[in-house]
Amino acid sequence: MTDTQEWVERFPGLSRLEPPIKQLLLSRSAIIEVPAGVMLFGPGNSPENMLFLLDGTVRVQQVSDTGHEIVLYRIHAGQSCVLTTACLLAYENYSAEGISETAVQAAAVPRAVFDDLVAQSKSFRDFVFAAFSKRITDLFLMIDEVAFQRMDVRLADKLLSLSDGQDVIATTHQKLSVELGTAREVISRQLQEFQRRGWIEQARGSVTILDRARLEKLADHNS
Amino acid sequence: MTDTQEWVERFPGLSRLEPPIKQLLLSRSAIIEVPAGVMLFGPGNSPENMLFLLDGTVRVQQVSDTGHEIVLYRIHAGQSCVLTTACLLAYENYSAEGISETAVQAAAVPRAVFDDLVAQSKSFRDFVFAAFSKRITDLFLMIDEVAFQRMDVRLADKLLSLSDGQDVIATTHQKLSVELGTAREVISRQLQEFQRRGWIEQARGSVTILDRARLEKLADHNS
DNA sequence: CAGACTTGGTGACAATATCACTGAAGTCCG
DNA sequence: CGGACTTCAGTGATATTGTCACCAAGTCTG
Repeated sequence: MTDTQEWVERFPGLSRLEPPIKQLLLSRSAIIEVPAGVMLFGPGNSPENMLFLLDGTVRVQQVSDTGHEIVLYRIHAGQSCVLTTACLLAYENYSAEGISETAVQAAAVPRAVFDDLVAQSKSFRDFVFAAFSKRITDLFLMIDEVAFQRMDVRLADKLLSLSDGQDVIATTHQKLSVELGTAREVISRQLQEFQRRGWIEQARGSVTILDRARLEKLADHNS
Repeated sequence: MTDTQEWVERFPGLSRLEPPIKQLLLSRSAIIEVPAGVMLFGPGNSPENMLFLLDGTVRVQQVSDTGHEIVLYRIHAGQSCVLTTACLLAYENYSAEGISETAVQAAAVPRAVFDDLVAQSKSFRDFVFAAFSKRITDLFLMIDEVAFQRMDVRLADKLLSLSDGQDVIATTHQKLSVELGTAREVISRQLQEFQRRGWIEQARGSVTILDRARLEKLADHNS
């Protein structure tokens, strides 16, 4: 379990805040814990708090009218949900949802406190705008990838980022197809090709990376 | 030519600002005019000012490493470039660029003044965060569209939004392909099909809408 | 006018999406 | 334990979209 004392120090962008601002943030926030698989926000469920993730990851994905799903991004420890929450408050009928992918520990900051912090601290403003900017540039990159990148390159890249150092990835073809916004069959065929080349090994519900270097070469080649 | 006195009143989100804030914004901003076809911001060219568009439109597009281009969004009169500028300042090697599509008239607000305004006025904060939120939700929708929508539906939708009431659209197949992030050949074939059905008429450098209702039906059907 | 450039058309082929199935492997519950 | 059910994955056929190579007509410019 993570030490929640002075959690602010563990946010690269927040540790430089003015001491009184830090104190305000610490005193007016509550630490919450959520198990894996819970919808933290989504259609008809916009929380009144801004979350700062201390531990775990939140997956943000979208369901289209056509029934297709795609993972938009993940929020990791040290990042905040500021923008997603802001979006939810601004636009009711909005289809994205945030789901805890692991057990999650977060600091919840009420909206009013957040607004105060933005007003009072230039450092906090910089943190917030940097978070928005990073998200928007990441979305630009994602649009580019979805529109122009080949599926084998995207899949190789996704496998590597999901592997996170480990060689065994616990996932299904279905889940991978949602990651990339494509059809399960496409994933099945691409994975078969990777397996045929000896880059991976498959089992029900898992993919094992055998030749990381080749996957990296494919993923980096056109990125 | 637009009357620049009290331009703030013409921004729905800014007209409710507190009078002294309005005064600050008016007194510390400069009205600039730019002809069509100028790159306002882009790689290696991040302006020191936040722009509030009074007249004209700015097209924001991206060039991928693979040489593919795609239009991300447009900024119209009454909107600001806040976020794009913020992004540019935060990330140097960033590939999006903003080009004036028509002659443009804008109010330029220096970064420092912008920061002051955010600190001092809750209304201004709301305006800025609403702009960020709108942009992000629009990008979510765009990702969905690029990933899952059929090209004929997207093209019909784009023709309607570009027509803007007029029936004749001055554009080329090449430009349309950049709008949708696809290949020119794909546009050529889709337009041929539309023409075969009697929905449009083509000439070199222009598309004329003949049956707007049918196009709308196609565009709305799966959106 | 000659050459360069822009615009658009076309066929062949590759990559990806969609649809309709199949069977194998796990899960639940009487 | 033994179905009934669900989840997971494989496959072939077909539609859509992307890529490549090339051509032809219109436009521009020196």
